[in-house]
Order: sequence, then structure tokens, then C-alpha cells
Amino acid sequence: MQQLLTHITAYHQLSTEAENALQDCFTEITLSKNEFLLTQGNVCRHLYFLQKGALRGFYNLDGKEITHWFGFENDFVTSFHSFITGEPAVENIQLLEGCTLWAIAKETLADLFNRHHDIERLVRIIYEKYYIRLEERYVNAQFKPATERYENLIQQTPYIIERVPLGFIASYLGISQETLSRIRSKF
Amino acid sequence: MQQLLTHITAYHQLSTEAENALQDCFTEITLSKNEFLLTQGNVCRHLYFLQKGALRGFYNLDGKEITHWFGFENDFVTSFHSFITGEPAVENIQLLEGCTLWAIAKETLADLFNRHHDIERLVRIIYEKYYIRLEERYVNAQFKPATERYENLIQQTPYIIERVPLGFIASYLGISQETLSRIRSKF
DNA sequence: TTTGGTTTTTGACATAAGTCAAAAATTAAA
DNA sequence: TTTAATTTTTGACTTATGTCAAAAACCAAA
Repeated sequence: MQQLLTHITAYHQLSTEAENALQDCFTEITLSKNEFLLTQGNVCRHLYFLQKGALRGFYNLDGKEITHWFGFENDFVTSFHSFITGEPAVENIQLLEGCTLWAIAKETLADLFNRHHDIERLVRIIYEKYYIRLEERYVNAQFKPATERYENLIQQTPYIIERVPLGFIASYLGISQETLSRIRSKF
Repeated sequence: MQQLLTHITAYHQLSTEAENALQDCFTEITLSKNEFLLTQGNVCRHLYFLQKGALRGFYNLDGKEITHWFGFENDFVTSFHSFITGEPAVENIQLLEGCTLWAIAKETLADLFNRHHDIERLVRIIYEKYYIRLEERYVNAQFKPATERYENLIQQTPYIIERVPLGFIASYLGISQETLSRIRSKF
């Protein structure tokens, strides 16, 4: 829990009351490798903070699994679309390693917003950071060649290579596993 | 101004006081075709609401202009990265048509947040919508073939064809102008 | 209108990445 | 360990898209 608080307050310093209120609202969850945090068709009612471990978000497209994001330590994870709209998720969230997570339900979070302007500000600021991250990811995906995308990825998350099977990384980069293998063979 | 208020309150209903405060903080701007709202290297200190017209965001990559987004009626536009971080923008924002915009400075917005929890909530909600939009755009860019991306685009913004030169659209889709021309020739 | 400039299309060819199949390497289980 | 299963690499070939150059179409001023 301390890890969550430390991470959060780096974004925005909370009042003591807000911090205490927040602590009471998160529940610890542990799951083991290959288990699902969410499966498609279900509404994602929680936001998670990933304290330890790794996971992936993926969806099915004509029989193929498309991995479109990874989560690692200190990431907030959820099926954002489903969490916000309340519609069934099109994606799955599966553990790549055993994980420790902290969960908060959507209504609980809404409650916190009403009671603490502070916390809503915190989330607003976190959204900004995540938006910028996604924007960068988008520009990369759309306008950079595969080799560069791969280089960027291992620069930003070097540990990904040891922790995630090649096939998932290739899918994430939008290229075939064979192409990724060839990219890697020439450093 | 009424258009901005109507648009905003569709996201979240504001108190009368908040609504009044908000109105006082936006300034009207009109610019003509081809003018720049922002040029790279400058810090983007404002958030804009695009009431009328069209514009594009682009950056330079080895001598080439990459158009990475378009703005149309009722869009909020800014160089988000620069606006949030205060760093110089890497992108340019150029008008594709004469535009009417409403501008608010970053500090003015921060002030509004302090005075009206309401308004910070509104922005938090707008961020959620924009995040979801971008996520969709990202998945499209990374995992769908060019033809499908084009079809999606004209379905979502059919008017784009009459209002934006083909070259900009091709750049936005991450393909060459020639390829887009060929895609179009087979409907 | 005519002219000049821009935008779009077409053709020929080059290159990047995909697919399928099989081999090699790695990991997990017996 | 040995065996089986999974993951990664390699090879041969196909397809999609890019590049360059030129022609055609479109638009806007004179």
C-alpha cells in the first residue's frame, strides 16, 4: 500500500484526510500467472494499481489475439473504455506473471471524488500523464517503421524482453513474429 | 459562446456560478486559412475550443510534414504535451479553413479548478472521452490495414474529403498519397 | 476565358513486411 | 536426465505499400 501512496503522491500531494480516505478504498488482490483479470464481454468495474508483476491487454480479431498494451509495476490498469462507459469490455486482461494489485471500484472512486476535490484533481493529473503517454505511443505506431518501434520499446522497457514472449511483443508492435525475429537478429 | 456552453454541458452539467465564471475566462479568436495557431518550438499556453472551421496538427520528420491529427467543429485543440508540461511544442497547428475559436490560458484554467470543483470534474470527464477516442485511434493505426483505416475515417468524418487535401489525409493515415489515391480509385 | 500553379492520378519499379512450412533452440514435465 | 511441448529462427515466396516521374485534372487568379 505504501508503494501505491508513494507513486500517487509523486503526481500530486494529497491532504492527510484524502490520503487516509484513499487507503481505505483499495483492496489487495493477488493472482497467478495466466489467470485473467478481465475477460471480454464482462464490464470492467474496477481500476487496478499494479504493484508487482506483468500483464497484457488483448482482444480477438478474426481468430487472432492482438496484444495492444502491457502493464508493469506502478501502472494503473483497467479496460478503460469499459470502466468509463460501463459497456462490456472487448478486451481481455491476462497475467504474464504472478501479480499483486490494488483494486478500487468505480463507485467507490466516484464517492472519493465527491468527498475530496483533492483526489479528483489527482486523477485529472494522472489522466494528463497517461494521455501524453498514449499520444506518444500513437505517433510511434502510425508514423515510425517497425525497427524504430522495437528500439523505442526496449529503450523504454528493457526488461520486457525477459518477461514477455516474443509473439506478444510482435503483436504489440503490429508486426509478425517472424519479422520481429529478423529485426532482432541484426541487433 | 453559447455553442461552447452547450457542448460542454453535454459532458457534465455545471452550476450557474461555475458556468458564469467559465464564460468570463474564454476569449474569442478568429484566424484565416493557412495561418498558424502554434508553431514548433513555442510553448502552447492555451487550450482552444474550435467553434467553426478546420485545422491540422503536424510535425516535421526528416524534411517531411507528418499530419497527425485534425480538428473540426466542437473539438478542443491544443498541443497537449506542450500545454501540460510547459515544454516547447514539437508540433505546429495550422488552419485548413478560416476558424472561430475560444481560447483559455493554462493559469486561468487552473484558477477555475481552484474556485470550482465542478469545472475540474468537467475537465476530468472530457479527458476520459478524449482518452477513449485516442485509444480507438491508436488501435486503428496499429492493427488495421490502410484500406480499413480510410473507410473508418470517412465514416466518422465524411466531410473530411471535401475539406482537407488528399496529401494531408494520406499522411494522417500513415500511407503515401499515391497509395491513398489507389485505395480511393477502387471505391 | 486563358494561364499558371497546385493537387490528384497513373505507371514502372523497388522495398518492406506477411505467410507458410520447417528446423533449431529453449523450456517444462516426466 | 530424457522426452515432450513450446517458442524462436530461418528460408522461399507472395503481397502490400513506397518511391520517383510524368500525365491529367482541378482551381484560382489575371
